[in-house]
Amino acid sequence: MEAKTDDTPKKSLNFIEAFVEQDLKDGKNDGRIQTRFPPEPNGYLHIGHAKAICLDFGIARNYNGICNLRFDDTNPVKEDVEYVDSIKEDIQWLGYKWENVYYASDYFQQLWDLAVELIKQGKAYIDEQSAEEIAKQKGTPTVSGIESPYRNRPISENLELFLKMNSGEIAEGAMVLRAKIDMTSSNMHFRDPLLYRVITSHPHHRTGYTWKAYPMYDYAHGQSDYFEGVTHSLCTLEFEVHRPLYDWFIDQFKNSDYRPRQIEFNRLNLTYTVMSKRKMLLLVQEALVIGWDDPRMPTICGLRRRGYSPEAIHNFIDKIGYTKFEAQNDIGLLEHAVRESLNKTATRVNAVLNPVKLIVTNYPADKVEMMETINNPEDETAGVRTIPFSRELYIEREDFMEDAPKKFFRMTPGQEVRLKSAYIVKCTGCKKDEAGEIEEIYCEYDELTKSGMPESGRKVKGTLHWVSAQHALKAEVRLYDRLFSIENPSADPRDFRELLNPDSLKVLHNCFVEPTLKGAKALEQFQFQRLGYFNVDPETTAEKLIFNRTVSLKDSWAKEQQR
RNA sequence: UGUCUUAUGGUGUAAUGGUAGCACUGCAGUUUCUGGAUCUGCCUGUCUAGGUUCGAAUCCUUGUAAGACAACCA
Repeated sequence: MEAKTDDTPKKSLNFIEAFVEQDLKDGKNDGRIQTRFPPEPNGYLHIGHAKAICLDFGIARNYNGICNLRFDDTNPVKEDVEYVDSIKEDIQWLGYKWENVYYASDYFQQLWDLAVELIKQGKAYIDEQSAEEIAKQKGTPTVSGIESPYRNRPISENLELFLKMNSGEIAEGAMVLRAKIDMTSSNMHFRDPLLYRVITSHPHHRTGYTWKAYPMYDYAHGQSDYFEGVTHSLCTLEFEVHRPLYDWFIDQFKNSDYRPRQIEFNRLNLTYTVMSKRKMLLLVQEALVIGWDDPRMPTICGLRRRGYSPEAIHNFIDKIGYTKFEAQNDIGLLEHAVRESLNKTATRVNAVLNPVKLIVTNYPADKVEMMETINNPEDETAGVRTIPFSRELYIEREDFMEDAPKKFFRMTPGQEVRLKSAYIVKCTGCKKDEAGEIEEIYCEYDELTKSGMPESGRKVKGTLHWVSAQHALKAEVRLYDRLFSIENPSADPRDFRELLNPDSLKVLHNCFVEPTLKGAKALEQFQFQRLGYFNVDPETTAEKLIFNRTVSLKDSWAKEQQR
């Protein structure tokens, strides 16, 4: 009988980890595990990439392997160094270190040599038809294609033309190199796929104008894996149909027992947002958002600016898992993950977003008391600080009601509430302007109920946050909501730009925060007591404090009100 | 009228032929100097029809539904 030495239940493996363990058990590739994260440097990384990053780097870490960063830079028309730098920054921010940085462009010569080999074996040919003609001959998924008239060109001619494709003698678009496989295959990718095309109009971000013939994805990606020694090439579901071709190329060139294995998993879809680079680019280009790092964007830099922690993103990705089912993940789960993370780490501070003056009428006008308050009740090591209390305060307008329903536990005439970390006060009335708008609220404090004193234990239903009017700092606060107003914008027949949530950003200019926030640093995270998690926007200056709302606190009163 | 893939509560995900569990959401309560957090309980599920088996979410067949594939993109 097998003795179980470990009584902690084994965490169930996802199907990819199960494959990896089986491959290890079977002794494949000498027990080596190597993955890669292969972004194209043509845009910023988003949370969907984070899912892939966590898998690629996570598998390598868990199984004693390595993970490289490889830029799949085979299309100079779209790619730029700007993106290379941001991609590196985002991966590091997520907490991962790559073993090496590689570029598909590092392999242009090797790829070229192998293509020449393929031509010599009669397995590739130069086609000089137009893109339209080639597309027409490809057939459709249900109708097989027909062969190109150039398909049986002599090898020597193919070789000669291939050289010309790269020398500048052949105009962009005039010729391509195609593999000679099977125009009748039920898999479209086998119908003589394109291997190389000519691009002369754009310099490559690393090789300039050195190359004019550029390899295409199916050929370059798989062979790059092979050159590097990748054992598990993890990608999203849409590449499933490409796998037979991936394997076909490996079969053409492999010369040992080693072979990389492509495994596909489900991409990340989030409700109320879009995850397509193309759509994100349009939002940026048409100034529908401020930029790639707009806090409403699902980009890594957007989430970072919004106040998300790397931990929150990891927690979220752990929760959604990896399967082969095309799922729609509730953005509420992401929001839960960030609350869970920030709850443990964010310092609690007082900020009043929609201020109204509260005057403690029996408190001396010239008196100021420094009140001690806890930085984070979830973290004993976070310590305490002091905040000033005085006769004139600001509280939230929503925390006062003249005629309040029974379940309203806040400021209303005749009712006692606690001012957090200060005194219990009783509301005595308010002053309104001609329009009926509340101008000032009045209350009286009970000296014996100062926080920490025995009388402060008295039961009151509500606790309010506040700031001292003369000490508070003015701040701008940006409130964000979901970028789109409908759950699945991608499934909607309308143009996605018509589906944007018009209220996704609300800027409040007249907010007050407690004085300890003076000098707060960019991206620093706080909990504005009773309101939500906020961080310091990088646009903050010495003169102007700007905060972003990461996510609100759960609000059961708001729910109650909706009934 | 093709190929490949998928289907477990509202959402996501486990159970690897042996008691359908977890998280989020929702609801009810507990507790609280945050209507937060905590803690407790509850609601809700194996796409259909057959078959194999002592036993099927799991294996097989069929049907249904959904997704991917027809870029000189990756």
